[in-house]
Amino acid sequence: MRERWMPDARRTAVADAVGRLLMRGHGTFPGMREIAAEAGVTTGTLQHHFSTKEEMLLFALEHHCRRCADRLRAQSGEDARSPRQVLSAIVRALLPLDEERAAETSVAKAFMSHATTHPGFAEHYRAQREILLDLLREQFERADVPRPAVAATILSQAIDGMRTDCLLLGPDAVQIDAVLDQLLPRA
Amino acid sequence: MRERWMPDARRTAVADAVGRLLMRGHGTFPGMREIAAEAGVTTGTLQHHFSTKEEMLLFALEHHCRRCADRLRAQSGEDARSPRQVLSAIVRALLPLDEERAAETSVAKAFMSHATTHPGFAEHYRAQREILLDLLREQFERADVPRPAVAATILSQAIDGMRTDCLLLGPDAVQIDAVLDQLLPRA
DNA sequence: GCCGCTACATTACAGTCGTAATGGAGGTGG
DNA sequence: CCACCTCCATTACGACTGTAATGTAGCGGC
Repeated sequence: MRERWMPDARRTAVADAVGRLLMRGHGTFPGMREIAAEAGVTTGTLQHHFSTKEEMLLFALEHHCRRCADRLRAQSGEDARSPRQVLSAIVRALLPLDEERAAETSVAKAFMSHATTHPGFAEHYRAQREILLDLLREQFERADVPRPAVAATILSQAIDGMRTDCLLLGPDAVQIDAVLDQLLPRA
Repeated sequence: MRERWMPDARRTAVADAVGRLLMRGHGTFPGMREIAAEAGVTTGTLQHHFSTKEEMLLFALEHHCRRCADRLRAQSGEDARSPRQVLSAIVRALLPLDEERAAETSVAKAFMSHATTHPGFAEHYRAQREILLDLLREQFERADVPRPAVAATILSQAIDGMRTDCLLLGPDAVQIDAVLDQLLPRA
């Protein structure tokens, strides 16, 4: 081999390239040649590592979802912090406030557009939403909020709206603390 | 003329066709030939009535936004009903629970994907969101909710999440009354 | 030496894309 | 009657799409 690559490192590098392109480009999926150029390879490399474009995009979705879920669980694991602090961290972890999170948000939104037809993508949405709901509900339970499941549902849906607001209107359009104040009794 | 058309009737018919295709098709924008076939015309007709595809899509967006805003204002104008009933009606008017609203939701989501690059689309999002926020805040004020602006923000963002939930997971995934119970003191 | 393998690069191809160009049908004003 | 317009259908074109096919450079085993 010309260079040392651990298994699937090329694939994740390509997935990162897809995320970058989706973030800073138009919301539609980029072409193979564009992805190859961003990843610093050729389309032949893409064809070697992915059987088809769909598989590549699905891998990119899983890649970014895994990164996102890992970050979420890391926030939730900090039991030393108050529920309010954990919830704030979770929300902040999901908002597109830096390049990495903007890429994840763009990826998620782009795939949600295609999920209505492709059932595999919709299942990913369901699974990811389930993870988030559990984490949120856990914190609302810790905070002794009356109906924790409902509060978690509202917050998860509000997060969805905040992500698009933040993406389209800028970071100043979202007021995380005000939202949490409403859903959580002031400590 | 072969047939009697009121001004812009062809354009709105095309816009409806775009909405139908976006609703039942993949989230991405359909091609000119597909749009023409759905509208029962040829691509020549499209080219005659719209200078470019972008203008056509923008017109379709405005068309569906106008329909949606009109329906919203109609719900809000019913002062005989309680704030809770009006809010419930507004939420229901925005969820993709029938074909027309599913088309509007699909159109909105598809354009939101493209709004990150095209500033004209982002401005439409801002304007539409402003309208909705005003209507929601008005009802929260009528209901004497402590921070009506914040409640309106949360609900508008939650509606965004409910729309995607409803679109991807089905109508049973959203609990409108539970959400309103949380944001509105039980009457 | 040689085979086979992985990991690419390059090229070719069939199809689709949006749009420009052309032409024709019918109605209207002079 | 003829020019002129709108409205629309058809065709053509260049750019771009995803992918199949082919070629090649390096390496491990025998």
